[in-house]
Amino acid sequence: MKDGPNFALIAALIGDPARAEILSQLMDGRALTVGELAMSANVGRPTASAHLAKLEAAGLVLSVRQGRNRYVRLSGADVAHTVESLMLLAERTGHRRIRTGPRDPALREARSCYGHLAGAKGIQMLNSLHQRDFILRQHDRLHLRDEGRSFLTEFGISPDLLSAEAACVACLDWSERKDHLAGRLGSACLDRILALGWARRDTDSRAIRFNPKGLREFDSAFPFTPHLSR
Amino acid sequence: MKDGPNFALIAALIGDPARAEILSQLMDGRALTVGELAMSANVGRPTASAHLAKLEAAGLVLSVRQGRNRYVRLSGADVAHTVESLMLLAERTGHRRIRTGPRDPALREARSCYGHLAGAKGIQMLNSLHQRDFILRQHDRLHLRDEGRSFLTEFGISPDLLSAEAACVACLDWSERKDHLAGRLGSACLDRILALGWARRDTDSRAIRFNPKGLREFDSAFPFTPHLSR
DNA sequence: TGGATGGTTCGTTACGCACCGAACCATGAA
DNA sequence: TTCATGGTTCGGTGCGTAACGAACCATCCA
Repeated sequence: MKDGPNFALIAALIGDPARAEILSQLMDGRALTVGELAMSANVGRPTASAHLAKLEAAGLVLSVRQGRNRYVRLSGADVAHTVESLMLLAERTGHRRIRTGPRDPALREARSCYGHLAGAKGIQMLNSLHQRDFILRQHDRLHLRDEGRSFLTEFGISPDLLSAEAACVACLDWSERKDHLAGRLGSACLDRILALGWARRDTDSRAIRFNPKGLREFDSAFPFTPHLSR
Repeated sequence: MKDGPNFALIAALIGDPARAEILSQLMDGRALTVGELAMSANVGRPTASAHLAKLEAAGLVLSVRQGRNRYVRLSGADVAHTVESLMLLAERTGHRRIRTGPRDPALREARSCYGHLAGAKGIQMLNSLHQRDFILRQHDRLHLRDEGRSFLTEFGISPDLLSAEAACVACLDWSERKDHLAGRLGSACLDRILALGWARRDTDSRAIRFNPKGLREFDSAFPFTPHLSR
């Protein structure tokens, strides 16, 4: 009964509402300051400071001090994956928030998850690459084929990012319950989409907002016809 | 800040030591009674009863009353997956139990996870099937090829289990950080292994203990040579 | 019909911990 | 040097909740 890692400690850390909100804010992989996190979690700075000390002691976040600011970020993608997994479970068991605000649909449509594109648009992207055999799922890893490599180079991704196998990873989505493209390649794709001006980050949420023109461009660059998939 | 599912509630439920131990006991997918769970969580029956009421209200477990017993089981494989994800994270951040008992190595070698085989042996099984091209990873799903179908029929799996696509799923392992075979097919394989007498369930843990003869048979049925994998 | 066992309900206790305000320590700007 | 800002430390308060024992209900057995 006392075997294995004591995940209860980790779960209890995530389980506090303020800390959960902090982690939620950090999900897109960027580093935020203590004050910003205190603000979005609706707690005072001392409280946020204490929370962050616990999260850092447990290894869930890292922080660097720069001048008088302290920038905090997640310690790795696995933290984001675990939180997404919890969101998936909460979604399935019907534990939605009371105030399902206007940002919620936007989050389901497109959001950033530790640097890469998640939500319906993220799934569309991976599906599209997969349907054209640009990418193969091989055992526990995605495998980028030569055709996909040239396609993504054409799209504007730096070729040196396309060589590393480890860059290409899948990540399960809480809102859609399907995989989307993660890893360094996924991050590069999102960066490219933002650089092309197809979309912009929401100011205070993880949502990625496409503009009409960008949406058309995206759909033509990453088309997907569901009935052809198996 | 109030968007998405409130995963904090779920995490807080998992975060209590007694409930975590209860979930841990249920991870293999079987149904246990309230008294058994109280015993292994080291709490009184009233306490366990209260915990289970909360877990059931939240949708993490289901229960059926049979006579004067109440049998409790996980509500789905996603609960087991989330817990495994938390274990993976706890393992990475170095949060091991103090008393890393003798059962721990056995759990890493082979254990049951919601009915299917996990641990090193579970990974070996999926790797072996994959290396012989019996199974393909295709987008977010495993795909069983005809050669694999006939092989598994030969192995003793009922053919009607081999037709359904949904039966074939991958599951990430906390101890090995690789995928193993899950889903209905994974459960059928474990059942077959137990039926063949190759191994038996540990009486009071999730460990699956192979006997020497069964181990040899397993290794010859599911061989895997790591250097050939890509 | 009696006793035993599995579960639940209730009242109580006690511990943990999230939170705040105030004071304090840095860093950067005027 | 002086002021402002970001962050931390320290006491103290209060709420939430896990835990137990005792009593109660239901089921199975003898």
